[in-house]
Amino acid sequence: MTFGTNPMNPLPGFRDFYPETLAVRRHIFDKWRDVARRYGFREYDGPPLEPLELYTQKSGDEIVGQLFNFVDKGERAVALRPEMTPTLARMVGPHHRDYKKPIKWFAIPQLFRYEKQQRGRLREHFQFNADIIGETDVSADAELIALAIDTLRSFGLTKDDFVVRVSDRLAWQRHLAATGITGEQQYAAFQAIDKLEREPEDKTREKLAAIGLSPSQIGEILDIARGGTVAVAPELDLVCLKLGSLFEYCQVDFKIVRGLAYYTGIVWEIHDRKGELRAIAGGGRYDNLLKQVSGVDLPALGFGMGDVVLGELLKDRGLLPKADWGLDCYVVIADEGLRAEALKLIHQLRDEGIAVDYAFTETKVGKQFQAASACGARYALVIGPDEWKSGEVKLKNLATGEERRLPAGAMELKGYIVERAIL
RNA sequence: GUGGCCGUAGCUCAGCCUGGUAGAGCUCCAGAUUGUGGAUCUGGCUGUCGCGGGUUCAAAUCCCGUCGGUCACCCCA
Repeated sequence: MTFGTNPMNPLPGFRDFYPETLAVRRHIFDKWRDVARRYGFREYDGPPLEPLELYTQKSGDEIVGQLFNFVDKGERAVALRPEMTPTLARMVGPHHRDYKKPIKWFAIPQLFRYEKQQRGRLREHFQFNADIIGETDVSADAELIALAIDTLRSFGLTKDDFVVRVSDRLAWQRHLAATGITGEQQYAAFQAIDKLEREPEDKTREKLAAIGLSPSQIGEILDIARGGTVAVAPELDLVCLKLGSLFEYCQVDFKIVRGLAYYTGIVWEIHDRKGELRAIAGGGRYDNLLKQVSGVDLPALGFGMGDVVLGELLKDRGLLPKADWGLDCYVVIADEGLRAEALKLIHQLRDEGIAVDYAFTETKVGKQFQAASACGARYALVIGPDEWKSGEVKLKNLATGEERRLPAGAMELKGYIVERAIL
């Protein structure tokens, strides 16, 4: 209640979901869940609020600046979760014996960061997370990439819309280690490589020089990043091989190293082909994280795909479905004297699982039809004296305009409305 | 956190430069149309002109601050 925050607006970076936008969100979630199910992943979830230390112990204190954190009434330092992986690592550790390996789990958490918002980046978003735990073989890396590709394909996106850029930190590590760069310096080198696309080359050279690399070593690194290959990258080669025909969605790109410190092997990002948006998805292998978080030494890998950038891409490509009530039938009460009977039939139809709506008060027939089409009902069911006398009603297909008199029984009408047998 | 641009009806915006206490289109509501819809026509409702302060006889308009939005930087999901 301090500075002019208008309670009539959502907080900065937070979204209200009106029916139209919630429909978009549900469409995205439905696809995510469906593809994950087809790949044999099980859904899990954890608390949106976590101890602050869950994030600081791994990433250092500088991450606090990005966290939505505060002190609760019990004097606990807490943070809204900025990512799901630490929670997953904590959950799996103590209970991993309850599950056969590999563990394949997914979640759709709402994640939070305290940052100034801009396009594709809010203070809150939903992210599809899929992880595989307990598998060292690169087949798992390939499977995860395949899952991400199929997820995007299920929305109607094609290889003209997006590209998976695959890289390997292990290969980079070997290369850097050969030139004497390890530990902290290695991570600094990754940070410099990660920014290659957004910074002038001179600045990258400067950063690498500061780590202690010679001009020729820097030249080597830049060559690799620009499209060359690291001599020793068998894991990456194998992943590409195992992707089979799906490799046409991919390209090897050593500029990708991912910002997070905990990645250890294959890493990848998915970008839109036009390069207009932020990364659509990103992931990789983090074989040491579980041990660090939970003490249990299990290899793991995973990826995240946010709803914001994906939603923008789908909107740009015209791939979002029209918002729909899902209403089957709008009952038009043509004579107010029949309201009681109409109501009875309406409830019988609803008992049969049919989605039915109607006007609460006496309304002109024209208005009722208007309401019927406005809410996207597939059928209008007219209840009027003419038909009712002979125990009938009139069913109209609002798309085609066809009409038919039918017996006024819920079961008979169900046959026409649900199975769309006719009309 | 830093910088550029922006903030007028539910929505998109005009008006601001050259101060004289608000407009259009769409949406919404009603009627034309007392048993048939998505069209058309007519009428109607809605604004503390983001908020606070200053200059002025007078501020949507000029000045300052602030909040919010947006883009870029930083950083990354």
